[in-house]
Amino acid sequence: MPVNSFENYPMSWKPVLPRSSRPLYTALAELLQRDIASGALLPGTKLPPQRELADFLDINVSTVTRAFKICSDKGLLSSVTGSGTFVSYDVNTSTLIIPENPAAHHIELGSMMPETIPQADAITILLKMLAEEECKNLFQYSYQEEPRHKEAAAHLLNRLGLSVTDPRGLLFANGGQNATAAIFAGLFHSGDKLGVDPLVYPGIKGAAKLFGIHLVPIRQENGEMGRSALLAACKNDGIKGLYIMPDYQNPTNHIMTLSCRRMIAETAQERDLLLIEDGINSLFAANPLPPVASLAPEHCIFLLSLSKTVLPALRLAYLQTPLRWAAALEQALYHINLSQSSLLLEIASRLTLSGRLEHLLAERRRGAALRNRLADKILSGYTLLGAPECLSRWLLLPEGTSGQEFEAMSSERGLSVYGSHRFAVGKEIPVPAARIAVCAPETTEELEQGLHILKDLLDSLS
Amino acid sequence: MPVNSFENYPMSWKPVLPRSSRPLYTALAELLQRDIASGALLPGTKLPPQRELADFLDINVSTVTRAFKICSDKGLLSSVTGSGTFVSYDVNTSTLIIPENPAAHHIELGSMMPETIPQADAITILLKMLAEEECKNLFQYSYQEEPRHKEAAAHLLNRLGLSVTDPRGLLFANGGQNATAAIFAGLFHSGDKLGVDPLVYPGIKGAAKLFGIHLVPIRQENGEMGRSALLAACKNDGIKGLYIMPDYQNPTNHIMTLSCRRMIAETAQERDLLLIEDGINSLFAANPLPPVASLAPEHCIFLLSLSKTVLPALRLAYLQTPLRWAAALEQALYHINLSQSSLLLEIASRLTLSGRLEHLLAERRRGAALRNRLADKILSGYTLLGAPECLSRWLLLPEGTSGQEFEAMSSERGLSVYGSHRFAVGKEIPVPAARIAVCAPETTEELEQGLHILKDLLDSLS
DNA sequence: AAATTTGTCTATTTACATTTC
DNA sequence: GGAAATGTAAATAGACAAATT
Repeated sequence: MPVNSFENYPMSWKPVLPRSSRPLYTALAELLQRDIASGALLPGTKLPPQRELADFLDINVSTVTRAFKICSDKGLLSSVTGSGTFVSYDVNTSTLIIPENPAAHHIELGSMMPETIPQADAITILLKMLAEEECKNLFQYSYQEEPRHKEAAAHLLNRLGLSVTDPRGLLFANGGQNATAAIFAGLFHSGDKLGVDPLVYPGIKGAAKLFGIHLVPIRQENGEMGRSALLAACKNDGIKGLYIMPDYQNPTNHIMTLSCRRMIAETAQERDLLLIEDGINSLFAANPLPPVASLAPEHCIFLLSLSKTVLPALRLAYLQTPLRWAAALEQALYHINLSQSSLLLEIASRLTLSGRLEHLLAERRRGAALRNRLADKILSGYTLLGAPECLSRWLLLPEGTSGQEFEAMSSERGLSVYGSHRFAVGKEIPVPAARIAVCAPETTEELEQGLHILKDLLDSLS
Repeated sequence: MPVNSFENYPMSWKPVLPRSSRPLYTALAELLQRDIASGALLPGTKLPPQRELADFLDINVSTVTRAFKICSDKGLLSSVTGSGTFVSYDVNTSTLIIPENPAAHHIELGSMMPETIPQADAITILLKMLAEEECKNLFQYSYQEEPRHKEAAAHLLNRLGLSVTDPRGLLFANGGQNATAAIFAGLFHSGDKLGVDPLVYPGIKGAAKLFGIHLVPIRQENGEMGRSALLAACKNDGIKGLYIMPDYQNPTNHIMTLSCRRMIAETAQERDLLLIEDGINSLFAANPLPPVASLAPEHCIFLLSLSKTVLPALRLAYLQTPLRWAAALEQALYHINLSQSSLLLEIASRLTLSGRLEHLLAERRRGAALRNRLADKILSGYTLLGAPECLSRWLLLPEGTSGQEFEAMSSERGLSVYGSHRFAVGKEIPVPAARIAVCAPETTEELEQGLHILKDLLDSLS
């Protein structure tokens, strides 16, 4: 029996365990899950200490721990030894980032789509391929890895400042998300911890949840990961690695400084971290800083997706991994995908090796610059982070309006944008901000229209 | 201290725990893993009972259980309450089924490739697409699911005897392996059990291992799953579902009888099982039997991959799922793939809706029939299971030669085939047999050459 | 058919590490 | 800076269930 009566001590959660034959820990976990889903427990709520709950329910602490662990693994809770257990901030936020139904006639400024236009080169190449005699294997399996494809991959990676030393470290995935999923499946275990920026691409949050990986936000100094916070995460949370996007971080568009890149590379070597460097935007940079993978090549897997910078339909990402992880990663990719499409691989390789990819990139940069000039002009006076070559901008909101509220208000006005809550990790309340995908609308007219709606909305808030 | 001295009682495994600060259970698990990898513990070996080991090591039984569980999850062990723990039969067999390096000049009769030729229709369609005005979205993201693609999927599923009642139950994956991975990631948890035939497609074994799912072989009656064995697996192993391939099962090519289909459908409904029906070969059947999914539509996810029957490079599989699993499955697919390639989706839909797919199928059937006639003729006198429309045949070997040995002997003679050990699940020694992929060689001449080598080898064995 | 063997699961004990105050 | 609060992980005890003999 519980020793004390708790009626005088307010507890944030007083579950009533059903008298059932079910195991205590599953019953408790389900209660917790239900109460979070129903809204009875709001994001940020501090749960009672495990010992107090155990006492209240007259069960053992470890039984509570076990129930909490189940919910933690699902991303519902985040706990810190010494401070307590909290309901995660982003539990009820979808990580599916898909454009609104076009029938709704929303102006799409949410989803990270590149401009639709620049694809003439791809079509030319495809036509040429189909006219060739040897095209008979274009629709066959792509098992026999033609060295040409690895050459193309190496070429692009070199262009970004990586040195490809061994082709066995080069692998293919069906896009960046697919590459991340394979890394999680093949190199991580459920329950492993991965350090990330406090605001990250929602796809990572979703993939981490799917594979039971805990994201640990690393506190920032000057807008990027801080050394002391990173060391603390290694020591206290036992993070296995880091996910980083040094070039044009999604969603803030921050370009990581060289000193921070060096710091991360050194820390990874000291603490034997597994770095996942997402170079999805790196091809946009005219003069990119050295990737972290070049500073810590034995500790970093570099992802180069062609979806955002080249063509989404290629569904292709190149991976470069240190050899010690190559076998496990190759297996995971094989068991998730079996193979790549020979047709798409071939288009990508020809685009790269023919040099037409550079023209396409230049076109993308031109298009983005035009759109970003529009955004800067129309929203002048507001803080719009990001460079002219970015697919999206990060709009800081006037105090008093959360990202979530702003997203809702925009939606009422026929505009899709994504509030900062969608990118937030852990229990912290995110800064009020929203991501504006300037390249997503089909036409610049539509973009202009959307930006004016945004401006009016912002004006009305301040 | 241990009560007895064990020196007089032979134990199959006498590990020596290192004096380390590491947790006991991890240390023990690693020892076990090393001894299996090194060959000190051979497949099939029965390990000492957990209590005996615990006593010997002077630790608790549960600590041994925990160590064993780690290895079990990796597929190294299989244990049965009451009988003991055994080293799995297939631990050291790769589940990567990839053709030999072509430089080795092997004749490829191992990998399940369809014939290379029939793709003229696809090229015609692709050329037409590229000539159209509206082709501007072909290289863009495919988020806006054009209803046309779901129409095409529904058309093919209907053709196989399924009734598509709700388009929300229709989903897309990057091929059959990718669909399976998404089902495992989204609907299963690590440690869940899945019933399968005693011999299965190695891709399933690999994916199951990747996601920590235990495969439970269901004993057969008359060459297919038996009711009593299935019930036993439900009751004793607590299997969550079944993976089945009723049409031309890989590798045995067995076509499941209608009564067995009914039995599985009924059992799934009684025991609330999650059925995964792989229809990868179903389009080959001229008059297919009703799929299990049509008999138990609320309990069955049907997979229709286009890789083997249509074109491998399309990397496309259609999934039909009961609505209760649709959301979780869609999320898993999203977080693993983000999206499909619009280009490939479009080719597939046009092939289907234009009716050209039927021509292509007919061509595949013709080609397969020709190759299978060759095989039947050259290997007459030997048991070669499978129908004329199959991509591969299942060769029963003379007694005394295991599949593994036969695979090695073939390889010495410049021939790739896959022995039955690659398909075996659990601790049973597989029947001596090998899979002969008659459609894999580029030319029929090469096939003929390969078959003659096989015949000579077989003759020399009997 | 009953007793025994054997694996599995839940809940607990205990030690420990970090944060907070 | 030390004590208290708080979460975590390992090892254990004991009940249970299936298979064997």
